[in-house]
Amino acid sequence: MKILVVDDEELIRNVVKEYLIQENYEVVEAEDGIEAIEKINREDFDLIILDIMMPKKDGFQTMREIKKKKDIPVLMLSARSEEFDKLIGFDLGIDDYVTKPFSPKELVARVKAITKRKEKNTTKYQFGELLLDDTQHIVSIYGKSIDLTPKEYDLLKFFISNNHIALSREQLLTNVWGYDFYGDDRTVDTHVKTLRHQLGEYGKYIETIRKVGYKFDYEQEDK
Amino acid sequence: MKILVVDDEELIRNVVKEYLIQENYEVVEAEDGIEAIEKINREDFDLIILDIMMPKKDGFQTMREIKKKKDIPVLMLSARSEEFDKLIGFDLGIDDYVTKPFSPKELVARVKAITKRKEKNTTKYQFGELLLDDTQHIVSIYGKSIDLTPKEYDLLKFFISNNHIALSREQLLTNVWGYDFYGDDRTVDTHVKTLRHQLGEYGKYIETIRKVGYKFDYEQEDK
DNA sequence: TAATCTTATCATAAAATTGTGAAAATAAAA
DNA sequence: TTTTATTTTCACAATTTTATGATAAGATTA
Repeated sequence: MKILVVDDEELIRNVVKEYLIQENYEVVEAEDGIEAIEKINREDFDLIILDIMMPKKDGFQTMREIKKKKDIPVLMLSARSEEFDKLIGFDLGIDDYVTKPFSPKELVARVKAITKRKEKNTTKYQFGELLLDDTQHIVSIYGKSIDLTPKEYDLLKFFISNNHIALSREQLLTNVWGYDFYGDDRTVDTHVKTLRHQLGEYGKYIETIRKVGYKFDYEQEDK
Repeated sequence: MKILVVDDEELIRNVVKEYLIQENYEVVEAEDGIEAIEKINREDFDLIILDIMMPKKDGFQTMREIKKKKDIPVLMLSARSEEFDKLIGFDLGIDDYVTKPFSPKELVARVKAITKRKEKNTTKYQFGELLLDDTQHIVSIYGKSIDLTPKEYDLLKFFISNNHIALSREQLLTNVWGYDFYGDDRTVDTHVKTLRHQLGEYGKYIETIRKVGYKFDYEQEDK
């Protein structure tokens, strides 16, 4: 997990960095918005800690530019809590904020909370012995990888990421095929058929819901 | 969006409730961990705001029990920031926390941040132990799911969403079968029969109203 | 209580929906 | 371009669901 700390005060950067490193985060610093954006263009971060008051470019502007390019969580820092009144309704995707002076421990806890959320959003899904790793673009059952066609893969992924939710053929078509698909509804059926076949014993988890469509339904025992 | 506020101080509950209602959240209160768990077992919430210091069961214990059963986001409240030292490394899924005294605006902003991620259209109806989850397209009684035919499902859904309202056969036909249905009135009777049968002890809540039609009538104890 | 009206039930025919295999169309790779 | 792989469509089979009408049961009223 890599974090970018953007603040013009070196002292603050150092303290924050110190604590984050202790928690095994990788930390990169930037002393103003411009430098931050440069670094973001060059490498990917899992979280950005951003001071509001900065020379050259303030935190809001910086964030706006960042969010245009990449969807990275942002934790805002501010010296005065009144500044946060501005934040309310400011809907550009601040994930959290902390007022100075803050206890380093508090900051770390916040950081953990955010990055943990992101970890959950990993690109891996597991249902029993069925595994879909979207990063590797691989599906396996009992560790044995399954060859899916692109459409089958996309369909499975959509089913999986909507576990328990009944999906109409139309929903499936617009989300898996694209809104501009103008073919037959029944196309879905055929792909469901082949997908079920490919999934073997896991095929049964794609349930038919008459008059509605299909639903992937797998009960996670634990987590 | 429904939020459960758990705190032993009535004053705090009221303030929080006030602000959340202004933001169009539905708020349910509980004054200790035991009551909270009871309510969570009965109904689903999108977020739980949980005080740490409480009689009977403290926030930590409560949360542990909640997380065993349902995956609901938790926002923790605490009077002393030192208490949060405990939180560090406490890895049971706290999504955020706020220290008392907190500004209501701050709290609302946090709540928004959490619920925003979760916003989905979950359409659930609950009458005692009878549950209809339209997203999952599932009907269950005492947690045991009931297999309904499409027509039975639609009919039940219509009845349920018109609780307490007497419906003529014609109304039922036009709304469940479609305005262009031109068959026999008696069709409704047959489906009511099978539906009642499927609902077991809950069948009786579909009442016959002579000369008029039928009415689903279930009195909610709570709220 | 008897007559009359309304609703419940049942078996079965009719209709609708989904599953399937194969062929046709399309896209991707060699 | 040719070959191969993938996607879509189609027709029919299999299955499930729905409609219906006759009759029984129940309720209402004179």
